[in-house]
Amino acid sequence: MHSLSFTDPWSDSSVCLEKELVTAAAQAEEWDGITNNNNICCSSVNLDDSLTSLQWLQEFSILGAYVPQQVNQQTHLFGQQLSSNAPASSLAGDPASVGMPLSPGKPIAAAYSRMQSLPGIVAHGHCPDEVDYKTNPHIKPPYSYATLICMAMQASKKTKITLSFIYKWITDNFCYYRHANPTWQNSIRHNLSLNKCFIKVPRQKDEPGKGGFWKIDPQYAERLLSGAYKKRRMPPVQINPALQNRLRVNLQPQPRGPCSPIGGLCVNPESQRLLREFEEATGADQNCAPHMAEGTMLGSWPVVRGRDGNKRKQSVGTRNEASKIPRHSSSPLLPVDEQKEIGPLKGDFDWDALLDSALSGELNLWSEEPFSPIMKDENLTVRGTHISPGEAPVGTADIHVLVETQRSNEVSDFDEETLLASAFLESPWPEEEEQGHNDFLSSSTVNLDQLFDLGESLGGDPSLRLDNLI
DNA sequence: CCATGTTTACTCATAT
DNA sequence: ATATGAGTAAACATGG
Repeated sequence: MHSLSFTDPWSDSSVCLEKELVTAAAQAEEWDGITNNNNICCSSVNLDDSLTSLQWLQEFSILGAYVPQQVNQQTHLFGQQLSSNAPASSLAGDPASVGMPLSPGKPIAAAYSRMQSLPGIVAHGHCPDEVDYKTNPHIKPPYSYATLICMAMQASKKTKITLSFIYKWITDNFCYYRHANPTWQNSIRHNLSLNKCFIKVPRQKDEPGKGGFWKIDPQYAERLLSGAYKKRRMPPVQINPALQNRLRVNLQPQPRGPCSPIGGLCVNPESQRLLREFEEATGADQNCAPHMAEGTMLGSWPVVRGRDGNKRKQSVGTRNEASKIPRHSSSPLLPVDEQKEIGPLKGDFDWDALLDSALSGELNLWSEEPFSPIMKDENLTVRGTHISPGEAPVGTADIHVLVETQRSNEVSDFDEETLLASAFLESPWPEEEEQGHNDFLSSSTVNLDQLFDLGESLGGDPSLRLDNLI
């Protein structure tokens, strides 16, 4: 069986969770209480940009997600079981409770090390690193909420999911949110309501449960690939304030008790552990070649800008709400019956199957159906990646990558999300498939072989080689 | 009561 | 400088 390693954010917390998500998806089918609902509201006509941000999808990056680690080592892609180290339970490896250093061989995400400064902890240098967002509670995943929502939708393999599923998926797959102030859920709801690309699908009368379902407006999904959306800014890396404080507190000189010096400080073992944990998370303890920081897309992230540092108000989260944060796989976010049905999100992304499909040519970026004129008739250039669907044989994806000869800002901004969008869209949504590919998301699949070619094209750039990160 | 959903207001970062 | 996007906070309504 094959496996693949990626530098993409998806890779750690999500990509490596493929199986988990697939499982969850299958379970979500029943869990959502969805039978074969008519997807109402699926033909939003208004394509007004305002309040519609699918830039995240455009910026999804398969560059990070799919580019093979090395051209000459493509076969290695299939020889490494990167997800083998992934915790069986997303919470099992929760370093917020138990120190959990990153495993060198496990799937990891590109750490967009725009780290907030932690005086006394991380003096300087936020080298691009690798962060396992699934287990790293310190660093906020560099995804917009819209992205997270879509990830959840993708993971569910369904076109519509419930809010509680979104909550659960995020908390299960992004450790940060398990410990973060739960107000992020408010932001999720806010995003769902405000963002036009998300469509609310009311429950059927005979459908039990609370709240409706949410889906992506396929028109926006199309549009995002047309490059119509502007680049969104990426949030600065945010460290879980609670854990950050924990670090600070623990790094106070210990008047007595066992201690050992770290950087002139006398800290207790717990502090040392936390420090190591933090450094592992941030890469502060790793040698980071300057070229990595400058030349790679990982290093293109803006440097620390402690946005949280000048917060205007005291977070509501200082209240007892933090205690509501689910810390068990049995999520309180879900009604008991729903939890029972969905079960824990376990395992990893089934890249094996995905790659098998790719190798067998099952996966196509573009449907054979003339669903998307954009994809059929236009050359798509997504921030340096030029895709010419017209050149693609029918039923196959033919992705032509204009090899980057210079790393302009645009290129450096060519973050993972851009191409991951394709990856995201790649996975068919069974429900829609059965319905005749009437949904863009379901009709968009990608031939991974071609993606490997893409990686080959980029093979000349060491910074883009995943093997550097393995 | 609580989860869900809507809306408004605001700040900040980035693009133009 | 301005527009836009993203995130945050909060108030409020609704329904199970």
